[in-house]
Amino acid sequence: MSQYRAVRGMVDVLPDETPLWQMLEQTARDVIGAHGYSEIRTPLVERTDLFARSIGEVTDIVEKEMYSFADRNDEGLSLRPEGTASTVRAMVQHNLIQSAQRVWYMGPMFRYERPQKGRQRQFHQLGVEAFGVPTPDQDAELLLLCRQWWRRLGIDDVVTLELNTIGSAESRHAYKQALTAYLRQHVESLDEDSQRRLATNPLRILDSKSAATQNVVAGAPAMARFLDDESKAHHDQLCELLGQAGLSFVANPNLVRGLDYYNKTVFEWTTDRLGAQATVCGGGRYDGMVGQFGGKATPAAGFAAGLERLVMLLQSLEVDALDHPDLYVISADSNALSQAMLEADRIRTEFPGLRVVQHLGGASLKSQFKRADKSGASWAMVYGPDELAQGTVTVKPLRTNEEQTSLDRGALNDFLHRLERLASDIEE
RNA sequence: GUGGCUGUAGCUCACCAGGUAGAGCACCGGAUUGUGACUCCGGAGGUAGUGGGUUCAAGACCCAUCAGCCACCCCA
Repeated sequence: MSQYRAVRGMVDVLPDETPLWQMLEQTARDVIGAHGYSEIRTPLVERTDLFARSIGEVTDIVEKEMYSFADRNDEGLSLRPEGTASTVRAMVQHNLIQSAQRVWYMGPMFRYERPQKGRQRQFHQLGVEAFGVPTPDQDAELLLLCRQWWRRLGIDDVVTLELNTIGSAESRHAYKQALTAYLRQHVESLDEDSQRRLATNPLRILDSKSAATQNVVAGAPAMARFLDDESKAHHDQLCELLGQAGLSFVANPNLVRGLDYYNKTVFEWTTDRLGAQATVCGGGRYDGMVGQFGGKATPAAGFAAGLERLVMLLQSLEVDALDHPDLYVISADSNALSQAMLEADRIRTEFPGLRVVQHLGGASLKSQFKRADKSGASWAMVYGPDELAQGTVTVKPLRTNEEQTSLDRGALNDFLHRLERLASDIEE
C-alpha cells in the first residue's frame, strides 16, 4: 500500500474503465452535436457569490457542500458545484445571448458530501443549456435529446423520465405560503430535517423520503392549484409534444429539485439500478437567471447528467467498450526488430484506422505470443530471419483457429485493407 | 453532517477459543531447438489500512484515525 492515496471522495478512473468513459463521451458529442449545440468551457473556479445567488443561499449545496476558500487577494472563491451558473455567467459576460443559443459543457464538479457509491466529492457532469426560447418546444427538444443519447447507450429501457412543473416565481411564492401554513399545523408529525426546512426551504419537504412526512404531504394542498395560467399552458403543451414524440414519462407532482433557480418545467431521469443515487440526469427551465446575472431578461432551459452514474449504469448492463489492438508485432531477434519497427511505423501511416502494438523489450517468441494474446489483439504479426530472407511477414490469427499465413508485400497490404475496414465497421 | 457494516497478497476471499498467515484468479519462469490460449511443474509477492493500548504473545480483543460500502441526508 503506497503512502499516498487519492483524497476522500476523489477517484481515479483507471485504464480499464476509460474506454467506457470515452464511449459515453463520444456518443454524447455525436448526439448533442446532431442537435446543433456547441461546446463551452468555463473555469473550475468562480466567485462564491455567483453560486450562492443562483443556486440559492439556503440550499444544501451552498450552505454546506461547497469547496470555498479565500485566495491570496482575499477574494471569496469556490470550486464549481455545478455548471449552469458558470455557463450563464460566461454567456452574459461575453454578450452571447443576442439570439437563441445552444451550448453544452462537460467536466468535473465539486461537492463536499459524504462519499457513497454514485456520490463523490469530485464528479463529472455533462450539461446542455439552451437560451432564448421561452416556448415548451425547447423543453421537449432537450428531453428528446436525452432520449437519443440513452438509446445510443442502450439504457433507454432502464431509465424513466419524471416530470413536473413548479410554475412561475410568483405562483411558487403563493404556494410556498399555503404549503407552509398547512405544514405548520402538522409540525409534530414531520421528521427532523423537514421541521428545519419548514423555515428555510419548505418545497423540499415534498420529496422527503420519511414515511411520516409523506403521510403529511399526502394531505397537503396541491401545487397544481396555485399554478399560474401561463405555466399551466406551458406544461400542457410540453406534455402534448412529448406524447406526440412517443416519449412517456411519470408525472411526479412532488418533484421540486434542490436548486432554487428553476421555474416551470423540472425533470429527472431516474433508474432503479443504482441504489439511493437514482437520478442520472436532471434539469429544467430557469428563465430568471440570465436577468439575475445582469443580462437582458432571457428564458433558458437545460439539464446535467452525472457521468459516473451513467458509467455505473452501463457496467450494470455489462456493456463494455474495448480498445484492443488489431495487430501485435513480434520479432525474433534484433535484426527483425528494426525491420518490424519500420513496418509498424509504415502501417500506422498508411492504415491510420489500425491499432498496432509493437512488442518492446525483447523476450522469447513464446512469451511475446503470450503478451500478444493477453493484449487482446486479433492478429499477431511475426518478423524473423525467415521472413527477412523471403521478404515476407507471417500473420497469425489469435481469435480464431485458422492457420497462420505468410504474406508478401502486396498480400500484406490487401490484408491490412480488409482489417482496417473491419475495424471501422466495429466502431460504427 | 447522523446511524450502521467493512478494511488480510494486484483481485476475490479463507484461517484462527489470541501463539508471528493460506487458497483461487492474476503475475513471472519451465515442459528440447521460431508461436499464445488448455494442461502440468516451479517461482515471486503480505511489517494483515494506519497509530496506540491490553497480553508472555494480536491480523484476530479495546481505543483512535484513515478509507470504502449501506441507509439517512443530498443530488448528477
